Amino acid sequence: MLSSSSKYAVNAVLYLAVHSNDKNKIRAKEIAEAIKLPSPFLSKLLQSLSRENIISSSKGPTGGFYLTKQALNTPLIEVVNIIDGTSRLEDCVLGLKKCSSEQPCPVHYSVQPLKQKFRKELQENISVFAEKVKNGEAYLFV
Amino acid sequence: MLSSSSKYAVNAVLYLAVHSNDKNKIRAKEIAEAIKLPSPFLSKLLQSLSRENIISSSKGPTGGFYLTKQALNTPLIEVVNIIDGTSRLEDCVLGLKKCSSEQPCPVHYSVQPLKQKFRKELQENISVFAEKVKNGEAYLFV
DNA sequence: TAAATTTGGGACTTAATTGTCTTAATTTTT
DNA sequence: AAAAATTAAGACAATTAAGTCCCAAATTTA
Repeated sequence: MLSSSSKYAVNAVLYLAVHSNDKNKIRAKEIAEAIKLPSPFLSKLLQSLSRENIISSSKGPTGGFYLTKQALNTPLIEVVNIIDGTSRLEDCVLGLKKCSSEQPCPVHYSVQPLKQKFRKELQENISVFAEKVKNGEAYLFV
Repeated sequence: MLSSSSKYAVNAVLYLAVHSNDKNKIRAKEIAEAIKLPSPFLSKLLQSLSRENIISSSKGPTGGFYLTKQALNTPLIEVVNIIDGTSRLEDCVLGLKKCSSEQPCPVHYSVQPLKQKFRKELQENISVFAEKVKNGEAYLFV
């Protein structure tokens, strides 16, 4: 459904949403330890997100990654789109090039609505999911 | 969602469901050409399915792969389970080891019901999907 | 200004998936 | 019985995804 990379990225972004702000930046290493991930690999992912302005960063001591208030209003799915691209969630489940309602694959009508709902659920802003973690309704690790 | 391998396998099985029976076996090469797939690779997939008795095969001239009437009543998801295993469709979307309703990940309640529905849709028998192709309601290629 | 710390970028390595090839076993036809 | 056709099995190759490493650039602190 999602690649390992974008799973990591979503976790890391939600961690930042919960724990960081422009006054409180967090180093890649700290995030990696918190969500139990190889730190150099996570760094690459965070850099990709930073390059695309999903998250912010600053260098040097006291530097790190963080989310601005406005970044909290980004749909979570954008994280996935940047790391995985969109085709993974949009292409035909059976891999047919021209699957559509005009020329559906055999599972199209069973599955296509579910895929669409899935994307719609991830359209919710980062803040919505982060709130659940803050409330103790949801967890980021273990 | 599904690996390329299991997409191929599902396509091939549905092709067999539509075109084969115990009197009319189909060679791997013919299936590969029909659904536009590398034939040696498809052979491996068909062999895996045959070993697990999802499809039938016989060797020699006039040999090939086929589906018995009773095999048509197999849930389509079994094809996926054999090629991909079950974890791909069951594990937490964010990759958390212990994600559950007691300890949900932030997207659990948004996404878990959709995954369950997805599996349920694929529980339909092979014959159900094959009928759609026979009726011209669905297509297996291009 | 120099040292320390952190992100940025790219080359490199490793692992998993996808795809190919060769040979053996089985069955049919002649 | 021999030849031809097909699946079965497993080793091998290529591609993609995952993960590591090194050095440069920027920033802070002393």
